[in-house]
Amino acid sequence: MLLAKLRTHYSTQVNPEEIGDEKVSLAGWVHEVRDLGGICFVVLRDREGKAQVTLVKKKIDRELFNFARKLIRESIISVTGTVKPEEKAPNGYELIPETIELLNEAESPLPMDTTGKVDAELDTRLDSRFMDLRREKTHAVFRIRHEVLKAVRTFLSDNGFLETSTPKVVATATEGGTALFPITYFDREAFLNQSPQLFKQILMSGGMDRVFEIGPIFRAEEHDTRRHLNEATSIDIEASFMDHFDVMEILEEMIAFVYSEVKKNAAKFLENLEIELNVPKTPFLKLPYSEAIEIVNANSDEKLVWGDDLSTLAEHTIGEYVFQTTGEEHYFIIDWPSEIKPFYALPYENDPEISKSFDLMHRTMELSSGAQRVHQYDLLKTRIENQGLDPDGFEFYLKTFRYGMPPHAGWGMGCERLVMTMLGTENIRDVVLFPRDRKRLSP
RNA sequence: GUCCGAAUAGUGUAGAGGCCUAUCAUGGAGCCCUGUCGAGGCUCCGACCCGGGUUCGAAUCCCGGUUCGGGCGCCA
Repeated sequence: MLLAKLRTHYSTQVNPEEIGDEKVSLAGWVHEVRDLGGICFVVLRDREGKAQVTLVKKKIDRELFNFARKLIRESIISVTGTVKPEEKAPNGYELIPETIELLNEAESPLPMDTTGKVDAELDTRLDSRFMDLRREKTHAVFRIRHEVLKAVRTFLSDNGFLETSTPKVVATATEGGTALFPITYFDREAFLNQSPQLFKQILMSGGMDRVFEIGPIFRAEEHDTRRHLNEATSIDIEASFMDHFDVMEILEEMIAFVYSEVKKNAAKFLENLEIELNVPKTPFLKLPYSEAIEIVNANSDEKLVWGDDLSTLAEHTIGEYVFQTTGEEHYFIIDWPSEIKPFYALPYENDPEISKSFDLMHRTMELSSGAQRVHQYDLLKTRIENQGLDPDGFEFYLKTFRYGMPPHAGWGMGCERLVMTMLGTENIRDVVLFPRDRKRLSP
């Protein structure tokens, strides 16, 4: 790894036996200063961990000793010195400093505690997210998120998917259902995209065959829950010559792969969060919509009729039922009524009341939805009209269905929800660096 | 949007009309201390969201506002 002059090693890279008498430089934050009188410990924290800098009054320059014991917490320092094995110190060594350079002093008092001694509320933490990120538990969440995205990229790339980027500034709504953020695009009205749906389908006509995208989506819904964001990260795929069962298999195998990769590569961070991760077993249960509403009617006070969408309570009822009967947290609900799915979901030819669509559910919430898509121009145009949308606004999309559009299928999944359900996080904002919700626009 | 709840030092909290000159922890300032690792000991510092009202008396009760949290809705 490339490191610079101010820092020759991360705190976790120092092995006293290998280093010998060689000088090392560590750089980071003053995590704590423990002044015992004749001996003083400065705990330096960097991204990877902590290191103990030990100063014995009698053995060290008096000026350096007094300087060290007066360091203000969370200031930035670079320490150069020699390494001594010490079982009691973090990572099995302590650093005997020759120089301590104060690169930037922190103000005091701090806006919140970084050591884990005193809790802070989520709102306080988000107001000072930079400082919250210095806490071990918060850092762990984003290291795991990194592993999740890395595993997604690896899995999809290895299965022939090409990573793409599509516009976030668009002229038309994707599905009509959700509210959009309007913006000014020079002298025209435009919107922030709610989903890459139309563009990834266009890429199927373009012969890209299998694509994925990991990118932001924007929804202007004024929702106020622990599981919604107005700016979220969507993991989307689209694949030609596949049906909904094919892409469900990709999805379930990907989830299992992501879990096992996180378990393998982020063990330390799972431990920080006190999480024992269970890799879900594949294939996942595929529960037809019609059976799902029967489960709701039999196991709760809610009475649903065929054609109703599932309420939050209904999702919980089904999630608990599936978990109690199978022991698994992930399952699909398949064969949804065509009417409550978007225009691009393909109805069954022999039973057009239901569509080749699915939702991937976690015990606690919906994670993903997908379908085999309508690839026939006439049917697609009719379905757009039937949903009260104007086909003229979709011409850039519809056009691609007239000149050789293969049958295709795909899904989109909320990245935050994947991380959230994996970690059992109570609030989705916990797994976003700088969440955008109904109330928060800064930082 | 709607219903419920909350707001006390930098942070997290105790508090049920007079016990509040407001508790505890953490933190900050200072002193003591040579093996700490959530170090320990002593001293000090620092707060009742805003505006009205009830009352002899309000952190506490009432009304309005603001902000935050949660359920539902909308949505993924």
